[in-house]
Order: sequence, then structure tokens, then C-alpha cells
Amino acid sequence: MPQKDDFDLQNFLPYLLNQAAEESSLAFQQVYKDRYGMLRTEWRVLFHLGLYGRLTAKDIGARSKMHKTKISRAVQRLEERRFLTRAPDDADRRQEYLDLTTQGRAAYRDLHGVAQGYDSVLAEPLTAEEERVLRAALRKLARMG
Amino acid sequence: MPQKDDFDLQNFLPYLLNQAAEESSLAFQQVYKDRYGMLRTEWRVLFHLGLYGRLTAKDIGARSKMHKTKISRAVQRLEERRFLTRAPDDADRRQEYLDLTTQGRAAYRDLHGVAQGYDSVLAEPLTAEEERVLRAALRKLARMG
DNA sequence: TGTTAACGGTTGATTTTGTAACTAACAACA
DNA sequence: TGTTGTTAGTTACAAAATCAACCGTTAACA
Repeated sequence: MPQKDDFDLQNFLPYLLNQAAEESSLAFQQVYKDRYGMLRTEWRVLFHLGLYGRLTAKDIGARSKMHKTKISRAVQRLEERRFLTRAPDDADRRQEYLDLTTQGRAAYRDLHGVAQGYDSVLAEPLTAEEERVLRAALRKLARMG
Repeated sequence: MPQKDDFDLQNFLPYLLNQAAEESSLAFQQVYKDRYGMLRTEWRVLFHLGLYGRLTAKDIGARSKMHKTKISRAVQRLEERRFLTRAPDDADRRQEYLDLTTQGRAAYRDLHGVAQGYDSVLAEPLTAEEERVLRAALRKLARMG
């Protein structure tokens, strides 16, 4: 019983966004997975530390909106694999500062370069104006100002 | 060690798309979960059948790019809950045709209405032109023509 | 036909995520 | 101080996604 109105699944924003997100993350996922055995949560934590420097898990949560259990586990794995270290905060011993190790910074630099290149590849089929509008609209939808 | 170049995580398309997708699907997820106890895979299958009519699991896979095990399990649950039925294909007994039951169609109509309304709400902060460009760009990124 | 490969779909084992309850530390304030 | 509430982060358990192996059926073709 097909419908006869204007609604199409391919045009429903949550669906469309999800398809675009999934498709566009495939190739990058392959890189961080193959080169460093990382999961999505892990490269995200790595990038937060690489971009913004020393942060606590809480800071990362505030910036990324990832759930704290995800962050906790990502940090654990990154620590085990020597991509980051924890430093106690003497002023508030509930939290710890996270810092990338030399190895972590190297991985970050590598993946950062890949990400930059990949981002341009993704944007290639779009005109400059389309790209500008797309990013602005996505930022609105993601409520990131 | 903060970077000093133009790359920002909040602007990396796979990340940005994922944030927007996640944020924008939250409210709709609440509806199909609360009203029908469905998972994302399940409303997707429901919508495919509601929009396009009788399909095989394979058809749904081709249209949605969902993995076949996800579809298999979604179909199983939807059948258990009497939202759809399976009909053998005598010409090829490997596959089965899937049809929504009366109950399945009712759920589809209900959620379809919700989705339509929700889509407009999401698009509200965007101008007509922004919305048009956004959808076109997303379709390109999702490689859906 | 008989054999082999491919296909549609399912199942089971493993990994990853989500949810809730928990620990330890801090804050507020009587 | 001490009691109560909150916060940062972890852990345990359940739910779900992933991956490989599998079954029955169909296709290809010697």
C-alpha cells in the first residue's frame, strides 16, 4: 500500500542525516581502525586532546556530548595503549587531567592530516556556497551554535 | 598542545553529521520507542513497507543499506509483535514477501504523521533556501542521487 | 544431469553500547 | 563538625550491533 503524499523516507531529516553520516564516516573509520585499532569514541577523545590540549573527562563530555561511560572506556583503552596519561588534580581529586603521550600526539597528527584531506574530498561534489550552507545548517541541527 | 590551524572537530563533516544525526533523531526515537517498543531498525523496516508496499528483506537491504542480519532480526521482532506477516515466494523459495498487518499499517500511519510533523519542526530554524541546499547536499553525501 | 558457486536469510559468538547503581571526593549549610 | 546533596568517574549487567559460519535454494555450466 504505497503512500501518495510528499513524505519520503529519503527526505526525512533524521534518516537522511544518518545515512549521510554513516556513508561519510566509513572511509575515515577504516583509517583509524586499521592504523591504530581505535574505535569511534577513541579517535574522538584523541582529537579533543590533540586540538584543545589537557582536558578532564568531564571537559570532553561537555564538548562532545558523549556519555561519560563511553569516555571512561575510551580513556581506559587509550591509556592501556599508551596514547595518553592521567595526571591527578590536587585541587579536586575526583578528576584527572588527561594528556597525550608522544605516541598519542603522533597518532593525532597523522589522523588529523587524514581528516583534513578527507573532509575536502567529501566536500568536493559541493559548490562553495552549498558547503557553507550545509555546515551552518548542520551546526544548527546539532545545536552547536 | 592546541593546534593553530583551520581544522576544527566541530567542522569535520563526519563528526558534524553524526552530531546532527544523533541530536535530530532523539525526539523521534522517543516516540516509536514509547508508543510501540520499536528499535531504530524496526521503524525503518516498518517505514519501508508502509511507503513502498510489499518487499523482500533483500529489497529493504538494497534501499536502506542496513546489514541483512539487522533486517532479519527486525523482521523477526515485527512479526512476533504482529506488525507484519511473511508470505512465501513460490518462484524463489529462498525469499519471502513481507506485508504489514492492519496493526502494522496503523502504526505506520501514526508514526508517519509524527515524522512529517517532526521534520518540519527540525527544519524550522532554517530558511527555505538553506533547507533545500541542506537536503540536496545530504543526498549527495549519502550517495542517494 | 551433477557439481560447484552464488544467493537470501538465519543463527551464534563476540564486541560495543546503554542504563543504573556504585565509589570516592567535594560542597552547602545547619 | 556532621549531615545531606552533588559531582567525576567507574563498574556491572542488559541490550544491541557486528562478524563469521551456516542452511536451504537457485544459478551456471561442464
